[in-house]
Amino acid sequence: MHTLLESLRLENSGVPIYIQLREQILRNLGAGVLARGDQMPTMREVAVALKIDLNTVRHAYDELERMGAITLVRGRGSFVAQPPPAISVREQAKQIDSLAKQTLATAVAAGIDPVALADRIKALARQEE
Amino acid sequence: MHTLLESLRLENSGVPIYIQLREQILRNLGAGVLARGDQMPTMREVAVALKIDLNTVRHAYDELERMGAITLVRGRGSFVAQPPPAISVREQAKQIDSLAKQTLATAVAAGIDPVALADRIKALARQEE
DNA sequence: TGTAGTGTACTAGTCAATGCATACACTACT
DNA sequence: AGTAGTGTATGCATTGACTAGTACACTACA
Repeated sequence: MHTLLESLRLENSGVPIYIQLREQILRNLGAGVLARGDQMPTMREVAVALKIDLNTVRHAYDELERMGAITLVRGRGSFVAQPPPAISVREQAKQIDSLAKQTLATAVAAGIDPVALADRIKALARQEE
Repeated sequence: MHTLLESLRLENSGVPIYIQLREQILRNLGAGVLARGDQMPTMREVAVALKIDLNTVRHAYDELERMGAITLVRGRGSFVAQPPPAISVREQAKQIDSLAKQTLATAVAAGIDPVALADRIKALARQEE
C-alpha cells in the first residue's frame, strides 16, 4: 500500500489531476504493485499525500471502480478487483518513442543539445535511485 | 504538411484538446515529419480537420511558438522554427538541467524508464544528423 | 454502545477549457 | 486596388475541474 502511494506523482502538465491519478494507479496495478483483493490506499491518505481534495481522489477512484479495477466498500476501504494487464513491451517502447520525440523537439526548439540532455536525464535518474 | 495534419488524432481521454494537439505536433516534429522552415498546417485547416474551434488550435500553436518550436507569421502562416541563436555554455547547462528534470518527472509519472528514454532520445538525435 | 476509520454526497465558489461569432490586420497575388 | 488566405483578438456562454467545508452512512473493533 505504501508502495503504490509513494509512486504517485502529479505533474503540472495541464492534464486533470483525477486523470493523472487514474492512469498512474492503473499502471501500478498492471505492474502488480498490489494483488487482487489487496487494500488500496484510502482516499483520504491519497488526498493528504498529494495535497489534493478528497473529492478529486474520489473522482479517480470512482472511475477505477467503474472500469472494474477496484471495488469500493463503504466503511471498509477500496480493494483491488481486476487489475488491468501489464502493458506490453511493445506498448512501452511506443510510449518511450513518443516521449523521446516530444522531448527531442522541445530540446531542439530550445537550442539544447539532445545528447547532452539525454546524458543529464540519465545522471539525474541515477541520483534518484 | 498533409502528413502532419493526417496524423493528428483527438482522444476522448479527458486530456485538454490543446494539450493533445501540442504533444502530437511536438512528437511529429521530433520524428522529423517536417523540416525546419516548412509550413505547418494552418490553424483553420487543423480546426476543420479535427472539428474543433479555431481558438483551441490557436492555443496549442501559441504554446508551440512560446517554446520556440514554431513561428507564426500573420498573413502568411505558421512554420517550423529555425534553431534559436546559440546561448552561452553556462546558460545552456542551466536549460539542459531544467529540461532534464522536467522530462524525468514526466517519464516517472508515465512509468517510463528514464534511461531507456535517454537512449531513445540519443538514437533519434543521431538519426536526424 | 461508542468510536475511529472508511466511503458517500452535497453545496458553493473559482478558475480553466471549449465553442461560437465576429471582425480586424497583415501578406501575397492578380 | 481588390481579394483570398493567413494570423490575431475579443466577448460571451457553457461545461468541466478543483477546492473547501461539512456531514451522513456504514464497518469493525474495543
